[in-house]
Amino acid sequence: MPDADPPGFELPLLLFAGFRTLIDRLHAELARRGHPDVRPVHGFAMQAIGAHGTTAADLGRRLGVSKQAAGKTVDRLAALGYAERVDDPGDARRKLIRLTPRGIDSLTQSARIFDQLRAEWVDQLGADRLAQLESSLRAVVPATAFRVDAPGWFG
Amino acid sequence: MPDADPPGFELPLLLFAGFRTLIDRLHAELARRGHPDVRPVHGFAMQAIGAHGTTAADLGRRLGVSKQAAGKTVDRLAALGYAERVDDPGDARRKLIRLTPRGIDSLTQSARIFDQLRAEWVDQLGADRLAQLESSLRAVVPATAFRVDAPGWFG
DNA sequence: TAAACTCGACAACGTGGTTGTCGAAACCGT
DNA sequence: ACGGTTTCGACAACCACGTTGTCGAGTTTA
Repeated sequence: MPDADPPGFELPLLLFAGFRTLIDRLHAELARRGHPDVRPVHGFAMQAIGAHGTTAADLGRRLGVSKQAAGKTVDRLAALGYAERVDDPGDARRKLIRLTPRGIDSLTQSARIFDQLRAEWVDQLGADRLAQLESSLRAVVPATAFRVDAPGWFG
Repeated sequence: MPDADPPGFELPLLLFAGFRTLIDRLHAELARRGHPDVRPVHGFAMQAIGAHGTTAADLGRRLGVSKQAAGKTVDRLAALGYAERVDDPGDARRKLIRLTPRGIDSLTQSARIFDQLRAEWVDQLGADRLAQLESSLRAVVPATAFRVDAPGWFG
């Protein structure tokens, strides 16, 4: 046995560092492209709102948080000009939450930037190794962990 | 070209899901072993305190947060019985922050559990693929991202 | 139609972060 | 040795993000 296994605690650190590297670079690039105020949490929330909009209660369900928390997040998104609330003509209780053109733009840019970042990893690792990394992760990650309810789960 | 590349946004999601899976399982197991109240943030902080202790200001520097924030975290760790403050005999300004035996135990258990979890991934992926996953991540992650200052960076 | 449910808003609170201020103690240069 | 600078920890005020509980209004259903 030539080398010992690395200690187990290194694995989560590497995964987190990889995630963090991508997200930090995404937001640095988003800032350069006219979206300096959007934070990682906002990106997750806007992704969950989607191009066609939702309601606050539904957004909460998608993000795995209470409707109140979702409502507060929408407040901040609205204050930044990324989302807006409009009355639902079919149900007077509801307010539809929709992304503004600015919100849509930030999602579009994010998708492009993520593609670029992945291309950089291909340059560094080779397409095969990156594809294998992705397929390995898909194999060990249960489908339930694939949710977009990242925020606040830490504390 | 048989298959197209996966979209770039999948990569951070996979990394995060992997990280989250490990952390969630760690804390589920920690809870079973007598540490139900410790949260991911606390684990990072205790890791930064280390077996020999520190001061609040130094802890803040290690975690990349203000000394005030570090002090508050210590307050909560102390309330949970994982850390304590003792006067520094050599410098009357300082209070040494030390882990209690309970705090040390949670770190020891965490290391064991992480080793077990890594072993499970070896079962699922094979030692070679996991080793390659780790080395790939080491290659793309800059050393600066390897810090333990996870908390709060999201919002 | 009456009961039950759902929506969004509001309030109070916990936790983790920030800045600013402050007094006490330590360090350092003259 | 003494006075200025730095460092430490504490306190206060504030923001972001989450929680539960309550509530009135509107919709659905039995």
